[in-house]
Amino acid sequence: MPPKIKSPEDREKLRTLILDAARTLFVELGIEAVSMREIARKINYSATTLYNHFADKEALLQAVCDEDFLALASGMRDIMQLPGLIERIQALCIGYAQFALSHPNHYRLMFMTPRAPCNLDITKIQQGNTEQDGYAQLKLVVQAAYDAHLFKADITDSELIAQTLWASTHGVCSLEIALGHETWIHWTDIEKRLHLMQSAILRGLLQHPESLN
Amino acid sequence: MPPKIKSPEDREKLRTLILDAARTLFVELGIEAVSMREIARKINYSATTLYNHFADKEALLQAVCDEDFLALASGMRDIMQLPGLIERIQALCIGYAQFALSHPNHYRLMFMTPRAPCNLDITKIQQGNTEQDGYAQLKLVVQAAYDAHLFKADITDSELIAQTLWASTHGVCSLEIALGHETWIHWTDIEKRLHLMQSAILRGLLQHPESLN
DNA sequence: ATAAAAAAGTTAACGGTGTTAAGTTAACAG
DNA sequence: CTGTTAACTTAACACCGTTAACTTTTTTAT
Repeated sequence: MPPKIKSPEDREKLRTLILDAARTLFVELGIEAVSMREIARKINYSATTLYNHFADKEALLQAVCDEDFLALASGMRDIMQLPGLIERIQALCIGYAQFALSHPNHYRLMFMTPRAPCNLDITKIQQGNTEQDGYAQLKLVVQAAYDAHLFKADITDSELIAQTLWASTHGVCSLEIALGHETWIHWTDIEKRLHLMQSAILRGLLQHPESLN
Repeated sequence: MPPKIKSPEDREKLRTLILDAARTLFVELGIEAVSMREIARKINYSATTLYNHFADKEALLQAVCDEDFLALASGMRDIMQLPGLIERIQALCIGYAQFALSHPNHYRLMFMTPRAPCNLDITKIQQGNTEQDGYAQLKLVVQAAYDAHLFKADITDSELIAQTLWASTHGVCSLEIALGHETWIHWTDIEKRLHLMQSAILRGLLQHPESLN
């Protein structure tokens, strides 16, 4: 005895009910546990109902991730209030890493999985919008530091610098997520790996690395 | 009219026939195109035949990757013959990156996908064996450089250094594989990204970075 | 030589997946 | 009171990995 015409609020309520059920499975059991039928079972609806709210599984997962990535971007916006430029860069990397390691499944879906040429169509995050896009914020502060001649003189592309900083933190995090549980590698402490990566990369990029704390 | 008892050579022949079909699909169409049925169709056998040669899909893909990773390790063994320690480290990173970018699907399966605690049970590569394990070779040369006091004095863990070097190259490669086709990021040239990463990380780690070419 | 065993394949099936088509029921609009 | 439409369901399609049961051939043992 299902049908009951719903107010827009009710509709929104069901949407977030689906979203939350999907997130729970996603976070707890990993992406392989997220099936449309499983999500539906969890909230006592049929699987096809999910398709009234999301085009397909991809769109649903994207929506889950979008929500949490907005939280990341928001955290970064706070970090951008810090006084020092280098301080800001360091804090951005640390915040980014904390997010990655505490949301490994999200991170994997967003940054470790090749996707169809453009799922911009799907995501609702406005890329390049500083308010919503973490990379845009990194680019901003790197550009400021570049303009202040904080980087070595022979490095002449601030976008390249930003991407290198990103890749360095991403390297540590993604390796930890993918292989951190492998026992044949005698992993050192993840904190130490993050710290050495950050200090090394900044020492290698900055004109005056001795100014690092 | 199928059954024909086969000599061990014949059996081996079919095994590599399966392996090659799997590799072709894997490399060309990506991992999602590799289904047991699809592989079987390609070589005109039934899907169940594959299970006479491989325990399951995971084992088959692992076998495909193992073969190619032995080639990588072999290339690294050649690089280890280079005279200079730093030269060797640089060449290892470059060779590693070339492999990753020319075998993105292999790379993704091996280094970008979390796995059950230990698929050592599956892989036939002997981890830690310098002959077969690329990471072991990196560790070796890093240890040698460490013993020669080539790294900054405040860095006191050579395993940590090796893992940082690995993560730095992995960061550039995995980001390129996962997001290199995204258009909302204004990617700089991949060669430049690799080069800046390597020079920056070495400048940050080495005691005498000015000695870099 | 004949019977039993093993090998190398096959088809059919199980339980799962994402997704769509068609049907059902309830609320609203005229 | 009759459409229409929204919300939801069941049934189905075409796939998937994997296993069980079966067939046919070859080898081995008596």
